[in-house]
Amino acid sequence: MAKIIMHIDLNAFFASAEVIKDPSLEGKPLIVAGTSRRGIVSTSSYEARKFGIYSGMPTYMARRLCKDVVIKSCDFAYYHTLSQQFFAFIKEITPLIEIASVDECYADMTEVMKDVKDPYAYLKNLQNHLLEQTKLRCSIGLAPTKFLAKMGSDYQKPMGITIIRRKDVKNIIYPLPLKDMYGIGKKTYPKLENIGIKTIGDLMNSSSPDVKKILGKSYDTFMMWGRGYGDDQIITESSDPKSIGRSSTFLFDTNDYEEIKEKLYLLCQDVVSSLKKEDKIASCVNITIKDSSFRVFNKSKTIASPSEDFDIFFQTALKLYEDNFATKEIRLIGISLSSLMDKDDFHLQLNFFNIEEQNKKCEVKLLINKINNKMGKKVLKTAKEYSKEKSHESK
DNA sequence: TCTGGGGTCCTAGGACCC
DNA sequence: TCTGGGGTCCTAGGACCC
Repeated sequence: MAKIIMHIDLNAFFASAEVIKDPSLEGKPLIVAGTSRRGIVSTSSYEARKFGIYSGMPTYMARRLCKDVVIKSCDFAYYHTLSQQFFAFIKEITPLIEIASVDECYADMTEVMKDVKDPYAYLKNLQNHLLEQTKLRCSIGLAPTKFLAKMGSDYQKPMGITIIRRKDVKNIIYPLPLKDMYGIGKKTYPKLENIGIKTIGDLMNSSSPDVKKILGKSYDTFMMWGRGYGDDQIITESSDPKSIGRSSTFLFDTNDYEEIKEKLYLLCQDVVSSLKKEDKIASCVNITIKDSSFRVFNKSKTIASPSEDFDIFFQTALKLYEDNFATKEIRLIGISLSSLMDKDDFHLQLNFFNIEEQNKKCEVKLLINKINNKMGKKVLKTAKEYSKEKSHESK
């Protein structure tokens, strides 16, 4: 039986959060953005969007589009607190929620919606309650899969509610421009557009082998999504991080060794502090370099054994930089640690390994004794036979 | 005044082992 | 002589999302 999946997305979250903090900002064109010469817009309020200001736009350009725009810098700790309130609110409806990012989550509403006569009214009520309790606006999608629910919450903003049943897919989803499809990004959609695929419906109805070539293995997933099937599993527990990294853009491109080394040092300190907070150790060090023409390079090195040692990470990263990019004019440098494992697990394994080692040493001694004993009887056993015998004894 | 920073997942080639 | 094939790890790069 089809599940009922809800996706909720907070509208212009960072900007709304700033309005909650300072209500005098209500109704003003407002952006949360970096203020340095290379800053970009993180979120724009709906008033700012009327001036053509969108996420990802350089801050100076936003200023140019609207000279009165209010600029707030990012206060992530505060947004995190608000975000927790939002998730707590949803958890009161159902514990089956999957946090997708700071401002969105999925929930399995199959049980909750079972006896609901008017789903739209139910969701409208939910939306209004969230607004009353947290002052946060949201958009909601309700559908049989996560993909469709996500597309639904994107369909109408702000304060939209979109219910998509399988039979509605062709009416609601197919006419949408291809670039609105979740999973199709700015690299893939021009390629598809080039061969005449302009809407999601075009993609679904195309039998061109070029489409398969462009999408690769994801092709099957996209086709399933477009037919109204696919992932409907809500993962309630948050998964362990797979990598921990920091990166930073220089105010001006540089090839100054000391300046780059200093930056790398600070980033590495930050990364190690996060690593320790997570009680992890890492065995792979990766550096990212972005050059003046925006090309991105990654270099990585697996270290001899998992570690949490700042010096090892820093020296490894510095050597990666020196060996590959010395004298190159760069825009950004980043360091990240991957192949992470729990510190406790590692020590457990290490102890186990030591015990194994000690056992082996003991066994060798025993073996020698036994051989010596049996020499008199002129019986020499191979170590292999001995261990076989030993495993029989232990059974 | 062109374009941040945190991630995840996938692909593909080469090395190395059995 | 001439040279298999599967599995796993490492490394590099690309695409996407928020």
